[in-house]
Amino acid sequence: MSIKSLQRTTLRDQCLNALRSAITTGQLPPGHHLVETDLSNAFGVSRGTLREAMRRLEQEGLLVAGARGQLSIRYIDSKEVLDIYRVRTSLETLAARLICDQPEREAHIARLAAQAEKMARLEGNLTEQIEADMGFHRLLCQLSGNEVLLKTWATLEGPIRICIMSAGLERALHNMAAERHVRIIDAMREEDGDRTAAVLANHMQEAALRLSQALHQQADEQMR
Amino acid sequence: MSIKSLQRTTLRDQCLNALRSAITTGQLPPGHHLVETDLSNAFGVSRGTLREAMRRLEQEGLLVAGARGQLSIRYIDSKEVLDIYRVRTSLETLAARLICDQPEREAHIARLAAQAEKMARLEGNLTEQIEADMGFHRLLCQLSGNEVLLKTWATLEGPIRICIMSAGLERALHNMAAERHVRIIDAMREEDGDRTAAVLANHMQEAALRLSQALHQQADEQMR
DNA sequence: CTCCTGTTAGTTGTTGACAGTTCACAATGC
DNA sequence: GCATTGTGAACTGTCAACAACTAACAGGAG
Repeated sequence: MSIKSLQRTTLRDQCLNALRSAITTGQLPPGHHLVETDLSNAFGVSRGTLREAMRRLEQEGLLVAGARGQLSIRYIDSKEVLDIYRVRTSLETLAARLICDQPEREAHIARLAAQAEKMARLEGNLTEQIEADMGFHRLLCQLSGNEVLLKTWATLEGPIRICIMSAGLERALHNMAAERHVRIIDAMREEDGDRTAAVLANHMQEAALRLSQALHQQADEQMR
Repeated sequence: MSIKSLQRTTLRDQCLNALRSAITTGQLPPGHHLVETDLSNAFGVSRGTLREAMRRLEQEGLLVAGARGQLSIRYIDSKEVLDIYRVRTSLETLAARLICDQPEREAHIARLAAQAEKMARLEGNLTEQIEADMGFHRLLCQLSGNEVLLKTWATLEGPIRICIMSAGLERALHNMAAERHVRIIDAMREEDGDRTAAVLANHMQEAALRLSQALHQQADEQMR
């Protein structure tokens, strides 16, 4: 017998996920104006239900409220990318240090290595590769054993995905060569927290610069 | 003439603020069950309006959803306090470093010093002193110039306040002696990022341990 | 032509009501 | 007595409708 307690999913959560993925995949571009009535019709739910989902996305930093409460999709500029990545770096280096201090160190590093391999195997598939990259960094935070850290990192995930989308997937992909991640893992194996932090910080800064530059160029082109 | 554009405040935001302060001041204790219908009656607003405010508090980490979506006030245990403070330390040390790298360094440090003085003047007034302490640390993040950092720190503020409330104000107060903050400022003046980070981390860890211990004792007493 | 004023369509804020689910407790059959 | 089955109260999920506000446009007075 295999009668499992079946999952109950609220319409609110479905809206939330649908909207979130629509935004993070670029279906709905930054700056786009979201009209409650239109969206609720499109989803086939009431406005109240949709509103609760939108409030959440607002707090996640995917939406911003303009004048009179009108929500639109967040636009992230080159300065903010740098800000985001500084905070992100701080969190992930903490995670790496915490992992190094644990008794299950080896096992955790192995799991990270597995994820890095998976990334290498996906070479060529853009969206899946990005997914795997985010997965790697999320796993890093997860394995730290500090749930608050993971949750905090997650609040950055939305904006980061918008960055990647805005900058263009090809450009973002340069940051995700599996080889780069192997270097991080190697550093962790050496049990040297400071060096690991340095490698990770370096990795992050390069990524941030590349993304920031891409957004900057776009802004310039926009001007003309 | 002094006709200023008058502020428009939605009922949702009023609910939000009222509820948040009710929780962070301990009027509503951790574990307490929030019933939508009761609360909406108490505030004199409809459930829909209230729900949007509650969803937000949920994401801020002040409320948790139990079975069947029932929201109750978050209970924070001694382990989580340590987790929170590790992340908090990471963010605040980053802030301190960023401030030290800025050209307006001196001016910013002066503002921090002013806030620390204010704290010293409030000696004796429990709640205001806590407010001043939170203000000091928020200012630190603010002056970093990294808005993402500030916003991220803010997501920890709610849970931190619950900790302080749960552990008891007197106990928390030990962490807030103005003299301790002066030491941080002195380190910043020396323009030594690493030393500043160390002092700050030290300050945080002591605070975390004290709070964690208090919560731990309470849990023990509960058992009996 | 310009300025001002209704007027209307579009959008969010807010509400009250209905439906579905769960828990506690009484009633029933063995 | 004990397990099982109604039964009702308590809550949350969801919805449709109303109210308030805004911006844009059309039309008339000067």
